[in-house]
Amino acid sequence: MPGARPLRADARRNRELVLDAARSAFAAQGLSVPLDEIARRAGVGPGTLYRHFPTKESLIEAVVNDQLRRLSGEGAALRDAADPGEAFFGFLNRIAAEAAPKRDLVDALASAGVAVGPAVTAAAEDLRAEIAWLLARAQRVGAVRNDIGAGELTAVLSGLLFSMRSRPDTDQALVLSVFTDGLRPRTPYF
Amino acid sequence: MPGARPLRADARRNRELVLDAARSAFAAQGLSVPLDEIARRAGVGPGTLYRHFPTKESLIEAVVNDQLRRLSGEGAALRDAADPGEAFFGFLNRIAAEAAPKRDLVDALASAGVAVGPAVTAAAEDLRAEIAWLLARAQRVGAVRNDIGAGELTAVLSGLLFSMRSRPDTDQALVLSVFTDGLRPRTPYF
DNA sequence: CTATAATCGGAGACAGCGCCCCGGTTAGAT
DNA sequence: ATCTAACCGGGGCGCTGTCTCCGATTATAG
Repeated sequence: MPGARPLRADARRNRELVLDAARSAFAAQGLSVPLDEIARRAGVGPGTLYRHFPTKESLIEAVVNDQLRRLSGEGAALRDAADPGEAFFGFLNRIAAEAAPKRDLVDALASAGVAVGPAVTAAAEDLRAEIAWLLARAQRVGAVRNDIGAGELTAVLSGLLFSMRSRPDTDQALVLSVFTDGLRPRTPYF
Repeated sequence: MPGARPLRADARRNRELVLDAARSAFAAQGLSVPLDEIARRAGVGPGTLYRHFPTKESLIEAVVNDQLRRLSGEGAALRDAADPGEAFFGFLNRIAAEAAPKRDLVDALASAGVAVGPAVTAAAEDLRAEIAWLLARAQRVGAVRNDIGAGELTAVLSGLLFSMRSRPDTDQALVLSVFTDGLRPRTPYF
């Protein structure tokens, strides 16, 4: 219902302040950050925060869901890409780059730490399905080892995201390449 | 002081009951399990638990530290193994197998979730150093790609351990092989 | 068997966090 | 300018989890 009632100017402003504060706090410290801290960062009272987002879950949803959906959209757009292998590995790169500085995305996708609501779970599931689709297509042309299934890829992906949480003095591109190389077709080693 | 005073028979028995309960609870649910739950499982009161382990950290230490130390010892024993590559990958396998059913080990090694004391951190650091040693030796003989350093390996290892937390219907050996393959020397792909 | 000292375990203090309510204030329409 | 309805925010409740105290109980020595 878009025309329910236009939000009052200050209410809209405060809502954005809260969302901005939540985005940066969640990204920096993960989903377990207290709501009071977000309210403090936003410069509003806890009561105001609660009015806009009745439960913590709804705030998480507002912050994380569109990030997940945007990624899912990018994945869907790659379904017909010319090179299936490039599409798959490029998408993996994209997700890693997006999630590396955002602990909340890692929490949501890897189901780590904080319990998350059904809406976020569903969005994460959509993203996983998108990856699985690209995986199957890349396997069909021999760009990815074909002995792994969607479940194994999910496990590897959660590990990949988690490893991005490490200290910033590690070369993240190098770490990522370990994962991508491991997913390539197995060649015999002598 | 070993001869301070022999623990009374029932006290020693209860201490073991608590340790057993903590081991299985930590393994099943991770380090964040409440102490009351451990006391309940052990069939003792919370007061009794506290007498033996004044702080949660001390209980975690008692449970996790010797597991870490045992692994470090196994790593040290492999320093002079005939095949450096086999030693490195075998040790990685060993750690993964040990940590797969034990969420507490993952928590401790990957610094995930619960904050852990300095003693456990130090033990984890020792284990990481052992792995780094084996890594360097394996790299010297060309069994492992030599563009990654100890920091990158730590990141990959934390990802590996975390990925072992996934649903049991995934083939963990397959997931592990993705990591090991990714660590092997890079071969050109066409 | 008795005495003594240690252990047991339930009840509760204390802190952190999510969630909620109400008096004062301000935006927006008439 | 005035009025009304919505918003602001500080204080508070309840829950959960760690840690503590103390009366009842039980193991060991003489």
